Amino acid sequence: MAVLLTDEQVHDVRARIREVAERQIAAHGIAALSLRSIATELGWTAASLYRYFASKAELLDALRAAAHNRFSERIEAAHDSTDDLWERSRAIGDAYIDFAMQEPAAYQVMFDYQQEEGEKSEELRAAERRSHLTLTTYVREMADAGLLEGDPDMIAHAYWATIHGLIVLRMAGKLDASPGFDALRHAAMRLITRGARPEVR
Amino acid sequence: MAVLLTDEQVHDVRARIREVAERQIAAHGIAALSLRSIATELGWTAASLYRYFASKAELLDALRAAAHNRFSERIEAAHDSTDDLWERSRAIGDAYIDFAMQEPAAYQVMFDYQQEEGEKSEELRAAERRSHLTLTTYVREMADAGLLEGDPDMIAHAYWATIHGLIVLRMAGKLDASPGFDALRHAAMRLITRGARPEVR
DNA sequence: TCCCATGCTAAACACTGTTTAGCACTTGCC
DNA sequence: GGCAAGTGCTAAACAGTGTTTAGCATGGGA
Repeated sequence: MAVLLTDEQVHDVRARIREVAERQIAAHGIAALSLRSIATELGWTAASLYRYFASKAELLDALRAAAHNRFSERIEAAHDSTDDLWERSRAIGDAYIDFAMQEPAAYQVMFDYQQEEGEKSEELRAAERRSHLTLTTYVREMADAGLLEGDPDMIAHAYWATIHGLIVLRMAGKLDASPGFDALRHAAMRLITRGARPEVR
Repeated sequence: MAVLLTDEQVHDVRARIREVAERQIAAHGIAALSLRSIATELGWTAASLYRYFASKAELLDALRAAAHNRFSERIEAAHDSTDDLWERSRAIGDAYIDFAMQEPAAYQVMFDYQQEEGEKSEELRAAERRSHLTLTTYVREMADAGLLEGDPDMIAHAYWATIHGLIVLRMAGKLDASPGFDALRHAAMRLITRGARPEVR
C-alpha cells in the first residue's frame, strides 16, 4: 500500500487549514467562511479539504477547541501574574474581557449555541474542561482564603455568567443605550463580590 | 392603475408569513428556516415572498420585533402580578427564564449577534426599547423604595446580564458539568441582591 | 371594453456543503 | 525495473440556499 502522508503531515495540514480559517473569520466574520474560500487561499479545491476534515462541522469543532485553548492560556497567564488574590481576580476579569474584545470571532465560535449536542470531539471536550476549570479555581482559592463566603462553584458561575452576559449583550448591540461598558462591568463585578463577601465587614 | 392588495391585506399577509416562520423555527430550529419552506407551507413560491419582505433579513427583523414584544408582554404581566416589590422581582426573574425555556428559538432570534448593525427597522428599535425599559423599571422602583442601594441602571443591567449569561451558557451546553441550573440562577440572583442591599442589615 | 399595473410562477444565477469519478503520482512487492 | 495498488488531489455534479428576472394571468380604473 502507498502511504503518502504521515500522521504528522496530516496534523500539520490540519493546523494550516485551521490557521487560514481563523484568519478569514477574524477578517470577514464567521458568516463569510466557506470551504471554497479556505481551499482557494491554499491553492486547492474545496473537496480536497475532506481529506483532513470529515465535514465543515468537524473543522469548526477544531477551531472551537483551539480558541478555547488560546483563551485558557490567557486566563492562566493572568492567574499566574500575581499572588495577591484580589489583584488576581481583577487580572482574570480583565484578561477575559480583553480576549473577547481582541478576538470576538473566536469568542463567538466558542460560545455559539447553534452547535449540536453529542458530536463534540474529545479535544474540544478537554479544552472546554480546561477553560471551565480555569474560571473556577481562582474563586475557590479566594473562598479557601476566607475572602469570599458561600459555595465557590456558585460564585464562580455567577461571575462567569455575568461577564459572559455582558459581552454577548454588547455584541448583540443591546447595550448601546446603556451606561458605558467598562463602568457597567466593574459595577456588576463589584455587586457580586460585595454579595459574596463574609458577613462581618 | 390596479391596486389589488390594500395596506391592510399586505399587513395581514406579512403577519401570516411571520406566523408560519415562527412555527417552523419553533419546530425545526432557525437553521432549517428557508424562504422556500415558508412559501411551500403557504402554497406559494419563494419569490412571491419578496412582495412582502425585501429580503430574508427584513423578515428576521420582523420576527425579532415580534419576539421582543411577546417577551415584554410576559415580563410586564409578571410586573403587574403583585405589588410587593420583592415578590415582583422574583416574578419577573421567573417570567424571564420561563420565556427563554418555552421559546428558545424566539429568545435566540432576539439576542442573535450575527445581525448587522444599522439596518434595524423602527419597529424593532421600539420593541427593543420597550423590553429594555421593562427590565429596568422594576429595579428603579426597588431603589426608590430603599430596598436596593446604588445606581439602579447598573443594578438592573447586572441582573439582566447575569440571567442572560446563564441562559446562553446553558443553551451553548457550557453548564452541563455545573450545579443544577435553578440552584445556579437563584444563587446568582441572591448574590447580586445581597451586593445591592443597603449597608445596614 | 380596453389597458395596464399587480400578484404570482417558472427559471435562472451565484453561492453554499458534500459526493463521486477519475487522473496523476508514490509506494511496496515480485 | 515493472506492475498493481492505494493516495492526494481535481473537475464536475447534486441538492440546497437567497435573490433576480421574465412572463403570465387577472383585477380595477378609464
